[in-house]
Amino acid sequence: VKSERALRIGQVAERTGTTPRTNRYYEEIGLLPRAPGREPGSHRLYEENDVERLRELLSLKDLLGISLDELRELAAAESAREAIGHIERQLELIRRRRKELERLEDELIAKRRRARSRLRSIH
Amino acid sequence: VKSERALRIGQVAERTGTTPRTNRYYEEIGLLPRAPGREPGSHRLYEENDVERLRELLSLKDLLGISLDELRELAAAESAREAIGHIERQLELIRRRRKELERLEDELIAKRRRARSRLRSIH
DNA sequence: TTGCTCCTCACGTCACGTGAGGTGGC
DNA sequence: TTGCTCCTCACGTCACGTGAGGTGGC
Repeated sequence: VKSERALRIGQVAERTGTTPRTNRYYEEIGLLPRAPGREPGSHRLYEENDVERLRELLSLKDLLGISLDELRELAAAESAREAIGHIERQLELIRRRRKELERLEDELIAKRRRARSRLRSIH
Repeated sequence: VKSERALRIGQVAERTGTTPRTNRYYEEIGLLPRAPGREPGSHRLYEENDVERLRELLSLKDLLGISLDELRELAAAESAREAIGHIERQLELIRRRRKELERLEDELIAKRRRARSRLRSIH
């Protein structure tokens, strides 16, 4: 018994900024679940649920820069109820990353200031 | 006439968190310059200058998530005196990225709060 | 029936990793 | 001379991209 709001792979890709191929690849390596009753050759069907889950996975991947293997382990562990500890670890990674970005932003601002004063000193 | 403080490729890798292979690959694709007078088969020599430059490239690559091709264009354009405009664009990318991280951090904090209150409601 | 998206191979690509076999400097 | 790091091929790998050829649903 499928939900009414079934999405096709291209719609999922559009909603998550990926491609159908990426979705299939994630299924191949076991990062996304394969629907149990699906006939070989028939269309994959998804729900809003799956879109949400994929979005979370993608943002962890992109923002933390971890491999799909590490991502799979992390997702598996999370569902295994070690949630809080893992959230703490994720938070720490994110905060470290954010500090790097802030440092980079400061450097760029200083660079821009120098570039501008160089320009002014020319006229 | 080389500078006194010459570094070998392994030392550069250590200082930048890469590997010798990565350095050679960046030279292959033209992201790092190849020393002009170097005999084929002889050791590559670097200076602190090169370490600094590589660090900047790596932090742009990792934090912004751009390809080595885009990175090369960006670096080339920068040296071509369009500096300020490009710095603005980099700043914008960084700020967008930082906002994503902040949103993710907020989500995780909310998630942790929910997980904790679930735990408390159990006893 | 016509487009459109979907399907499954299967080979290509990007950014390196990893030996194989050999040479150079403290 | 002995280790260590370096060198150049060249093939392997990860995370997909890109056709080739064919089938399914509004």
